[in-house]
Amino acid sequence: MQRIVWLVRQEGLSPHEILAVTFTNKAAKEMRLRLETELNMGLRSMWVGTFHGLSHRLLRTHWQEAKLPQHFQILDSDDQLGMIKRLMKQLGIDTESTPAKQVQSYINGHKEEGRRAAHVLARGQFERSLQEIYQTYEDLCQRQGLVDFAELLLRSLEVLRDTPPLLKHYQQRFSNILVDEFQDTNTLQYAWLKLLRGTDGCIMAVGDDDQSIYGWRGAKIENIHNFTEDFAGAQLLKLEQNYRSTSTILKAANELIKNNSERLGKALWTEDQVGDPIRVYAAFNEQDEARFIVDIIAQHVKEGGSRNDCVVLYRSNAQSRSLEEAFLRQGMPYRIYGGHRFYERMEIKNALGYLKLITNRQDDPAFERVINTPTRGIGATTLEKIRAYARDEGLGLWDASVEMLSRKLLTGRALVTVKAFIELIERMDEETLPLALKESVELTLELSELIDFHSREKGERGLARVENLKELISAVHNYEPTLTLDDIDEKAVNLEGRQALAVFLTEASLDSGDKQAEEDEDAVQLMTLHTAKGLEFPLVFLAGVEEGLFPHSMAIQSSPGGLEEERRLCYVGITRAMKTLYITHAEARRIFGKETYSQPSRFITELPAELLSEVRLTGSVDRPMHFAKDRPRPAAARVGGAGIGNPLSGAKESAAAANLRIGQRVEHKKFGVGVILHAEGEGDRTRLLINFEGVGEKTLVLGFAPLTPLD
DNA sequence: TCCGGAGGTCCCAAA
DNA sequence: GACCTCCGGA
Repeated sequence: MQRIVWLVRQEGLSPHEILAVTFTNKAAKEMRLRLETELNMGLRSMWVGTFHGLSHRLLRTHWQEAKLPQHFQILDSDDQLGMIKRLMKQLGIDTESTPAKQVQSYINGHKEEGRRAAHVLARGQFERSLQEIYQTYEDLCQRQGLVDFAELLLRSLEVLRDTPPLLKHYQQRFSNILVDEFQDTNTLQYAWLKLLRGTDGCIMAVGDDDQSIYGWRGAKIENIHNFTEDFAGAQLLKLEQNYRSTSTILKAANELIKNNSERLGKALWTEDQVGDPIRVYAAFNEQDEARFIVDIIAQHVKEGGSRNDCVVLYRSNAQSRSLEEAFLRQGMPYRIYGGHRFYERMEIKNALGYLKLITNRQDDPAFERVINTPTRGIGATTLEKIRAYARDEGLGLWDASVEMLSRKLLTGRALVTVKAFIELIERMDEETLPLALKESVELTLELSELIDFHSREKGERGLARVENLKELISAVHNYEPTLTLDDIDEKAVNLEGRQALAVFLTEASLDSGDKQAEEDEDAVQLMTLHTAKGLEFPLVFLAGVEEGLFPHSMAIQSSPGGLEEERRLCYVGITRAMKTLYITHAEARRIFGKETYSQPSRFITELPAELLSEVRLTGSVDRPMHFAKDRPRPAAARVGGAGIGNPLSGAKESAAAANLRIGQRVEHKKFGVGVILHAEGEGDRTRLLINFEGVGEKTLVLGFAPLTPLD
């Protein structure tokens, strides 16, 4: 960032000569904005973006050299999976023994290593069948003008490699290349950088091996180690001073990451103050956790802080629900990132499906999606007939339908309905052709009758879908393509008519859709740890820091380096905090609809105890209920006046607690028979320490534990 | 062909 | 708990 400003100001470089690449849209957007402010100039045509975004730009400009149709579209992971499923069915491969998901990651894995189906060395029957699917998938995508995420990178690498004049042009143009989050580059991205940089370009990469958290999508830490060798003249700088966080936070992060064996090795330091200890809160369950967090933030705001200062980080998107509910209930504004992206929502994809089919009739996934949405009487049987014909004749679904109609291969109702569908799309195409982008989208939406269709859906859901469709319209109104006329490339991209539509659709697929909330509202941010990389906040909450969830059991099982990557993820989370860090974990949590109990994460144990301060609830001393025999406890630390004690529901409380006392024998559905040793808290939220026979001591929450008194 | 209920599966992270 | 898929009835 500073480097770019310096290059332009001091070295007199034109922004056109600089290529800056990052990993997330958010980071790219931010960089562009900050540069525009700092340099006080418009940088629309500067190449700042994600690897995927820049690759797309390259392919859109040089579609002919890349052997793509002009209006090629992007296949997102859902569409890709659907495509693989359909193709496997056609090949007669059963998806029970070979899950489509596995095939998907097989294909993406190879692409990320730069291998086409033809390059894969398949050993044995099983791998050969995978390779066959990969090959068929490649052919299908090519024929339909579809490009998946990995393909964007692979294809743009190939087009540069195989078109020397093009390569030379870009190598000369981009005399300076800057890469952020370099530790997350995969083989393909690394090769891409190497190719573009050529022999004498300048390249600067910023990265931190301790923050490598994308191993699962092919990122190679080795790229850092190879960097100085592969890029002659490059040097490695270690940045250890951190100007952001308190020394407590840095110390905790350092101690945590020391548990990893594979590191380049470094220790962060700061001149900042010691700051607050890290607060750890043991919640009863996820609702309690969420409410605790909201309460603390409310307190922070009451003391004059802003909500923008606060972020809640979690390991998996599923955790956002209970948090969201708590924020909603308290009426506290929040903004949530990631998860189900706007453009991945069903109703939006339906609408985009029509638009895709308008620009490209060969797009089978789009065809499949919209042919009977809204329902127009074209059922599974008819569709299967079309698929079979398409397969036999080697055609796309659209062409197959048209041919079947003219050859009178469809009869009765199918004939009428399919004909009507074909005519509908043709009509949309004709009528939108002379229109501007937003009018095209509006008209298509109207002709599709999607709004009507979704509003007939019952319940809240239909309403929400209609809202989203309306939001799509306003999104188009506010839309500005990142891809614009590029005065330096000989081939200027002409953003008119269909091309504008094609660009809108691809950029929608690449967009993370993180602009859902009003931008200027003071709101708490909610996001996954992965999304948070590169950001910083005064007040940070790490939620759900439990064994099994974080580190995630899947991550530990799936790969040998899994645990270390999880630890790096935790390191990333901790270092997001500038001043105050809260770590919360819940004793019980609903996962897949069933109550699950878990221990605090090992990552908490790995932090030096002297940096932590446990947050406990008060109240048990003041109002002992049926637990009067309780031995005196040391006074619990009180969190800065946060209003944790919500009123309890009286009725349920007395019913549940009435028959229980210390020393009481109880029976639990899962743990069997045990004796109550200790109790703490009030009402339903009373925490019971129970020693179960053969199981050991467990802390359970009265309101949630299915306990039956035995005597 | 469409709809609803039953039953199984699943999300660990992102472009 | 939400979603998909399969199945039987209208």
